Formats: sequence, structure tokens, C-alpha cells
Amino acid sequence: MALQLYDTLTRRMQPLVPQHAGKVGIYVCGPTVYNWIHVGNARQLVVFDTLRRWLARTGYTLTYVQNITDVDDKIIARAQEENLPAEEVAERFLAAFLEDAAHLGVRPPDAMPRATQYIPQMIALIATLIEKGYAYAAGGDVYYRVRRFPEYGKLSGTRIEALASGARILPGEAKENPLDFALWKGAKPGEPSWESPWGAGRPGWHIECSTMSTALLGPTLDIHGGGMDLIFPHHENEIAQSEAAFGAPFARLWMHNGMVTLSGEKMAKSLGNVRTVHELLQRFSGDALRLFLLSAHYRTPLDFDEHSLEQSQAAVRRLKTTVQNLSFAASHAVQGEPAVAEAAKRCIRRLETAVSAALDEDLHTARAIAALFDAVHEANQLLQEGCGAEAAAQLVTALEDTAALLGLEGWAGQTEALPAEVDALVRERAQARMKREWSKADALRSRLSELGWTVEDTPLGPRVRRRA
RNA sequence: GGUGGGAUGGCGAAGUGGCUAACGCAGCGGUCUGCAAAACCGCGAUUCACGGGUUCGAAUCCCGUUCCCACCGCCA
Repeated sequence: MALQLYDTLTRRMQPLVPQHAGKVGIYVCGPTVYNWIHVGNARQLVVFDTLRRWLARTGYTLTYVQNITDVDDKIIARAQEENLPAEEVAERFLAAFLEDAAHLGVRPPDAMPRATQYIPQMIALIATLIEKGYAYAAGGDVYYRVRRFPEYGKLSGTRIEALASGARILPGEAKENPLDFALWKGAKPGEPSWESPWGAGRPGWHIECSTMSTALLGPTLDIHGGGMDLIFPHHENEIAQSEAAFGAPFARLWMHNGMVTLSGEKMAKSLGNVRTVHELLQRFSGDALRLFLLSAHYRTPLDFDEHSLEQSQAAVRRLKTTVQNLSFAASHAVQGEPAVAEAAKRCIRRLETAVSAALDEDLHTARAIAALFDAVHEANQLLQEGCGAEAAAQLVTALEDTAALLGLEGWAGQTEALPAEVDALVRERAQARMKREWSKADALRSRLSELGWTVEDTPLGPRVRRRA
């Protein structure tokens, strides 16, 4: 069974068939860096990062490109508010974005082009569109002539006529038609600008993605992704630009993740109901947030509330505890029952099969997570029955591999070395227990807890871990 | 208005014709333990928004109803 993905354009599941066998070029619309990222942005990052991990695991070589919009109205507005150069605002929030992404276990993209680095290429693309009659300069701006592109609306399933009824031309715009959108915006005083054949100005938002994706991945992308709210007009406009200019399909597969809502309403900066990742990371682990974001299928809406996040935090704890307990068993040279070892192997096979089937079916992370916890449960049963060191080690590897696929990693199961002080207290407590000095043992346990360590008494001896 | 997507136990969330409706969290009872912790065992939706219908059989298909959300200016 090969990977099937839901394609927004054809509105059905499609097998992933890249242009070049074994290689996948993915372009995902990244953030406009004018603010901290919120949970909705995080969902997109985590979903597409998980896609990358799954593709890589199944043997694809990928080129994953995510752009950074670092020149735009909102950045300029913020810069004016704070009386700073726009460049500095962009720089600051780009750094914050990268930090948040790292905490969520999101790997850096292979390329992270920034709009301001591709101005000449954008100008060239706009010039091409003008030459071909798809764009026109007017009043210092350049607009795309939407009516010239008959397929306009194919991605979002809207007809030009339906759109036209609601559209209006704003004062100061010299559009031929209300639906036309800006490719180049003439500079207003005090705004960052670049020279162009049409005068000083800056690029429109949509043109950057057409330009940079083509520069890095060619005119046809294997997968183009983003949030569902970008389908119209952003991605529709990208298609119009790219297909008009290059005469090739812009993307072979369109993936869009669902929105995150807060109390049932879309979380959006413009609605002012955002919860920033930065703020949540003060109180929840990146793993918990990540598991929460993957707990529902990526195309369904996901309602954010802290209670759900707490539940995910608890689930992560269970996973980690099991891996640690298995590691503990693995570090003790115990000979297990052959039957248990066999059961462990079956458990691992089931896990791999189930996860693979789940992710192949439109990246169904919710089912993959369920399979992971099925395996956690089975592993705990085996541990209870007396799991040998070798089988325990195999289970650790299998659980960690699966968790890593979901981006939960870095908390390696191997028992970490104890600080000398902690080790001494653990030994002292073991002595006290041997002498049945319970109150002393309990006092030492409390002391360890204050130092941030949990000690559990098992048939194999004291099991120590960092307090959750 | 146009176009999409939803409604499943206390909460989150799988399941799209047929094993006892996954999995996680929370709760309750039990086992293990000096006490714990972790874990395990057991209990919990006679029912899948509501009303009809198709079928030997439906949460899953059809019709109708109610409610909710997203996109149609910016937004992941």
C-alpha cells in the first residue's frame, strides 16, 4: 500500500506520484513574520513536518521548501507602530518563529527562501506575465488580469461570476476589474521599496510563492501545502500566475490542513483570539503540544483548549514512562521467557504494520497514535510478565522509532546517569529499606523528590527517573 | 447567498454495511507494594444530533430536520 493523499484540486484521494521517481519536491507557505506564531500556525508546521518524516522513512529523497514572507503590509504596519525598520521587525519574528518551531520538533526546511531575496526574479516573472497579456501596469501598481485565465477558481471550486458579484475596487486602486490582484505595489512614502520597470515598489504576496517555488523546485511542484484558508485567494492566485507564465500544472497535489479553532471560532491574528506557541511553551512541553496537534486528522477542524493539551501531556507521560521502564528492564541482564520474546516481536510487527497503514492513508496520525498506544499497552503487559532484556530493548527501539515518526523524540529511553548526590541518596535509601527502616526510606524518597527525582521500587531494584 | 466540512461515552478522538463501537485522558473497584509510584485486571456509550426509509443486518447508504464551523477583504 503506497501513500495516498487527499488532493484539494481533484477533491479525492490520490496516490503520490512524483515527477521523478523517489524524489519529492514540496513547497509549503510559511509565515509572515510580524508576530509570534500561534497554535494554528503550529498545526501547519507539525502536520507538514510529519509528512516529511513519513516520506523520508518510506525512502523518498525530498526537498522541502518553506518560504518566509518578510515584506508585507502587516510587517510594515507593525514597524510603524513600534517605530522600527520593517527589516528589524521581520528579523525579530523570524528568530522567534524558528525557536518555536524547534521546540515543536519541527526540522528546519531544506530551503527557506525569503521574499526580499528574490525581488529580481519576481520582477522578471511579472514582466513575463505582462508580455503574455496576463498582467498590466496601472498607476504605479501591476495587476494580474484574472479574466484572462479561464481556469481561475478551479482550486477553490468557485466561479469567476460568483466572486465578481462581491468584489469591489478600493479607492486608489487602478484595477481593470475588481477581481484583479496586485503583483507589484507602488511604494508609498516611508515604505521599503525596490526599483522596478514600473517604478519603486514592492511585490504582492502571491507572486513570491510562484517565484520562489519555481526557482527552487521548478515550475511543477510535487506537493504544495498550506492552511485551508489559503486556498482562496492565495493558492488560486499562485496557480493563475504560474500556469499562465510557465504553461505547466503548478502542483501535482494540493494539501491543506484544517483550521484550529478556539471555543469553536477560528483562531486568527485578525480576530485577536490567538494563543501563541511561545506562551504555551511556558507551561506545556513541545511534545504535548505536538501530540495534541496530531491527535485529530489534519483536515478536520481542531478545537484548542487547555484541557485537551493537559490530556496530551498526560499521554506523552505514559509513553515516556513505558519507554523508560522498558529501558530499565533492558539494562538489567534478565533472561526472559521465550514466549514473551515472541510476543514482543509480534507486538512490534503489529505496530509497524498499523502505523504504516495509518500514515499511508492520508497521513492519518490519529490512528497512528492509537497504534502506538496499543503497543505501549502490550509492552506494559509483557513487562509485567517478565520481559527479557533483549526483547525490552527491541520494544524500546520500536516505540522510539514510531514516536520519532510523529516527531516525539529527544527523550531517549536509555536511563540517564544519575548525579553523584542522587545516586548516593538512592543507595542510602536501599540500605534503609533492607533494614526495614521505613520512615527513613520515606524521608529519603521525599528528599529525592525535592531534588526532582522519582524513585520506584521494583523487583529489579530501585528505578529512578526525573520527576515528570 | 455560493462552496466545503462537521455532530460518536464526562472530555479528546477513531470507526464509512456485519467480530463484544478503537485509542488517549479523567473516574470507580481490584492486583502488586512496608507504604507508594508505575503498571496490570475489571467497570463505564444497549448506543453513535433528530425523524423517517433501504437492507437479513447501518454510527456507517438514501431522504428530511436541527445545530455548528470554515472560505468567498487580511489570516496557517
